[in-house]
Amino acid sequence: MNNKKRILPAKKATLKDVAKHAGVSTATVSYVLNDSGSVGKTVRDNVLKSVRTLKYKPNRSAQAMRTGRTKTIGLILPDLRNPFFPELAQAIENAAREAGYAVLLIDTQGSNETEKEGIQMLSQYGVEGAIWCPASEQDSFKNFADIIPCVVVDRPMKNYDNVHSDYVMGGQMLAREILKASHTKIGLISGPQDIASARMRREGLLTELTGRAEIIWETAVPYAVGLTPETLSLINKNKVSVIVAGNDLIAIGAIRALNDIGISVPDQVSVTGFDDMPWSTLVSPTLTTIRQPLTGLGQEAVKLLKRRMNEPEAERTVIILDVDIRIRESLSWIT
Amino acid sequence: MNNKKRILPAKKATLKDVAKHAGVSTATVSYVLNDSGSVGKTVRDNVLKSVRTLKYKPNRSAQAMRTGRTKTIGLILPDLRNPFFPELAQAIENAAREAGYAVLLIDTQGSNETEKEGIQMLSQYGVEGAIWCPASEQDSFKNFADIIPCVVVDRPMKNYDNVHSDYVMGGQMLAREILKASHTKIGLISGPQDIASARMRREGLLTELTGRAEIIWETAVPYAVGLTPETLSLINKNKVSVIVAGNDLIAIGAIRALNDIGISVPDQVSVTGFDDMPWSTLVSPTLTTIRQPLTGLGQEAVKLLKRRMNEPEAERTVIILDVDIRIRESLSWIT
DNA sequence: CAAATTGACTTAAACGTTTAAGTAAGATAC
DNA sequence: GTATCTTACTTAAACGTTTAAGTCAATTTG
Repeated sequence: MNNKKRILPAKKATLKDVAKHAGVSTATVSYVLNDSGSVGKTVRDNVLKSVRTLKYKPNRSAQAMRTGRTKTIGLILPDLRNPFFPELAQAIENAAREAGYAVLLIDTQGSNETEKEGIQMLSQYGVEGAIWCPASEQDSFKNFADIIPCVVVDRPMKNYDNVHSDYVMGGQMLAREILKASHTKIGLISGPQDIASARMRREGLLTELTGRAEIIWETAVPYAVGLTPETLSLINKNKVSVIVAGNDLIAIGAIRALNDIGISVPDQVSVTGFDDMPWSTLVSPTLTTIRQPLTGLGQEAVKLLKRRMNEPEAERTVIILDVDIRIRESLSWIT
Repeated sequence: MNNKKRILPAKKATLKDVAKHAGVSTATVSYVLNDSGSVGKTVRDNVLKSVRTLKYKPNRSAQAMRTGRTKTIGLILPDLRNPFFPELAQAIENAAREAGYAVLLIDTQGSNETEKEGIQMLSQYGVEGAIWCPASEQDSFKNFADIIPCVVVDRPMKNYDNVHSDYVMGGQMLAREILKASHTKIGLISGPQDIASARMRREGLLTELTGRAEIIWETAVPYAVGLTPETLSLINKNKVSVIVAGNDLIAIGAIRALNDIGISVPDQVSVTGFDDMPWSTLVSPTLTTIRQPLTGLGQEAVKLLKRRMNEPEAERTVIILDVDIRIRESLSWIT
């Protein structure tokens, strides 16, 4: 059927071709293209015309070779399937492209081993910098930033430039909203306490809550829907009017557990989440939760990386962005 | 506080350095590294030792310049936030890396304009091939594949190598399951009928259903939770025992609409989705839906692209992968 | 035993840019 | 009117690889 002969990619025009076509030297063409050197108006126009008619596009590999600059950055993520990352990656790619950089993507699937390989790979491809969300909190690479300018996103990490959300603030905002809704008896299901961001969420909540409401019980679980048996039994005791969950997945788990024992959310017990995952408006009840400025994080990461690439010797910088609260059905007022 | 002086990235060892260190010519080193030419065992070992001690890694830009091969492919997606893409992107990146290729990511945010720019950009960076999920069905680029070897994923598209799911089969599987559950009165909310995959879903459903069950009403809506007024009024008529939705978002919309008028899902009316988005087990009721082999699609796309890059003149190939049905709560049996 | 082949290496050109250095002509200075 | 400075170019080297072609000794061949 479809045997229309494919046209082989015509080999691309080179600087030399343009020079010949315009009757000048390659240097002149280069000067025109880079606005350097000095070229007369007529010659410049001729060159530009030749560039257009030959559809000349500079060969990045050659430029990279000569200048040492690849106009490329790396992006290392643990797992794109985690709904946190797609929006971040999108923002980073867009901001980078805007700034004239292409993005080499590496998804490590959470493996520290792959992370190291990935970093090596990026270095070999000559990326000028990298944005990295480490798979775990300890620096699997001794100091990546010694090899390539690098900013770490989402996780606070020593010795690196950092961009992340204000998790403490998120905890505080939840606390305030909970108090405003007149809740006084609280159950707390934190995320893993060996993760800094989970600790900070908890810390923010507690500092704002102490003296004004009572933590009836507390537990910590992995970021997942399935809760631990202890947690379930705590939920079953049901002495609280609101359950604060470490993130949206945990919140869903809590809602399910409550429903399973015939307790309605939010009529009898409220639940709050954290992260505002894309589906948190799709579940029932919709989740009251904290929204991280994912796009902002990405943009700031790129900005910071550009700075770092320009001044490799600069002081370490940490950028912390404000979060938002999204008030939805799962948190109700006590009347 | 942290004013530990950053160590500037030591400039990398070059082939010449290795050659000098090993006391041979650069050609010999290159031959050793590429297993070409002929080199004696002792010399080879010496060279390898020098490579190790100098931590030499070949400079990809230079290799690219000399050989014309960048060992890089492009990945052009319309929108990473669409939950369909992260898993696909992950699979593609992993498979590509496995095959020795780095992946340049471009997220066009659905803009045809950006898509064109992106393709130009990839061509400039010298990618050896690209995997493309077009933002719209008409080829915004006349024929991308004339510029770069290219395979189109997810959407059937003429003149390109294709990899996508068997949407017809998905429709059929749903139909069979619905019949098995003894439903005979069906409401159909298709996705946009100008999209081939939506048409195919519908087609598969109908071919399998005709004569065995009745389509009481039918409508088509965009892939979103918010349904059109006509659709809502059709739902309100409630003459059906099951509503087949064009994808999971539409299914959620239908469930909400039903709940709003006091109809319980799946007790009174069943609902099916399509796509098995990551949250389809998180909603209540959990969705009966069709799972696309996202990882498989990515892997096949990379495989196919490798083939295409090796034989640019080969016939167009279309690969269609089987889908799975995920039977969950939202579809109930009529007893 | 001379001729031809093989094996192990080196030399040097090439890939497509950028850019320092050179050149020649015209303008400006004194 | 010569000397100096600009302007507008060109020449050629360099970036780090790969690879065709060359060299030379050791081995095989008839």
